[in-house]
Amino acid sequence: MIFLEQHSKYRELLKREGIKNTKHRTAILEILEESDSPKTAEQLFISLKDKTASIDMSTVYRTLDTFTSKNLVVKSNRVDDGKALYEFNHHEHKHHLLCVGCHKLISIEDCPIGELQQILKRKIDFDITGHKLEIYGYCRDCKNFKEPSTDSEDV
Amino acid sequence: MIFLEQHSKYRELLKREGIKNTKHRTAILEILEESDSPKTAEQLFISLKDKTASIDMSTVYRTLDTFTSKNLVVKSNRVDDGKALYEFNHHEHKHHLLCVGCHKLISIEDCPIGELQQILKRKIDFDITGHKLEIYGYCRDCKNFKEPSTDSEDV
DNA sequence: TTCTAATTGCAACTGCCTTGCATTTGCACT
DNA sequence: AGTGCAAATGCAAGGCAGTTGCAATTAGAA
Repeated sequence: MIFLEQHSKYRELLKREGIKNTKHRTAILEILEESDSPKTAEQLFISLKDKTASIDMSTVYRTLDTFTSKNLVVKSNRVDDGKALYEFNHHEHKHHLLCVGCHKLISIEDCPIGELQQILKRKIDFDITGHKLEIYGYCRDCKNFKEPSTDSEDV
Repeated sequence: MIFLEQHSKYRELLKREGIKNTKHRTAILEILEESDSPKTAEQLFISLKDKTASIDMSTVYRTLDTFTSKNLVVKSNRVDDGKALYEFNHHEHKHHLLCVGCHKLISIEDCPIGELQQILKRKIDFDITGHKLEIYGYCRDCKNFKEPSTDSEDV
């Protein structure tokens, strides 16, 4: 029974953090872990309506806040409208490519910050503890449809 | 008269974009250009009250929207609360170091994206048009006071 | 100076998110 | 299994950043 295994996995996760196991919480963890891209609270709300009986938006927000403070979930803000985004914390270091054409989000492991870190340390005595890198552009499917390039400045 | 020179400079900027020259607009451009870090609409609103007679928040937002669409201003979102930030577009490529201790913002010209661009192009056929890189850590003044390092993960 | 479209102030409103409170529920301990 | 209590939830109201409709004002071209 895959479902049972899955749920006992989330149950352990919650127990480890010292918070109670509820159907809403496992449902939210499940949706987020299965999702390959960050979700807004409302997208989660809609998915949850299908999965569990019903849930209130305040519960969604409170649960996501709890998960974020426990580092089970990573919170960020969407670039265009500033809306909050939540994704399962896989504890791996990765960045996203955002396609400007179709808004697809592609995960990559490449990270060029390592070398920069040494340079900054030496040049201006700054100790890096974390960073955020977002890359915009056109994916393979969209690059052929983009308008005649204006000025590929700022790259 | 430095002030006159300054204002005629903004006047030209606005004329070039085909939008009218008003005291609010020059005031906003002036504040943003003189500021070394991005500002929220409300911070601007407060600065503006000192400078010009009075201004409405809706005017602030509308002006900033106009400037953003004309690329005179760059809009982003604050990391912690998602609030909108606006900064003068100096049309130079730079990134910021944000000190986690004192919240100082340090500008750097180092940018490690150039090399990454070739890699991504070759590996997954993705054309970069832009990117955003934020780096967090401790500046020289704060590094001595940071708490005994827990786990310098995610760097 | 005159005319017109752009800009502004005001007030009401939207949407995301939060909070207070009464009710329910998970779960540790018998 | 039953009990007790803190944690979690639903509901409704509220807070706050940002938006919008509209009438009054103003920049700037003719």
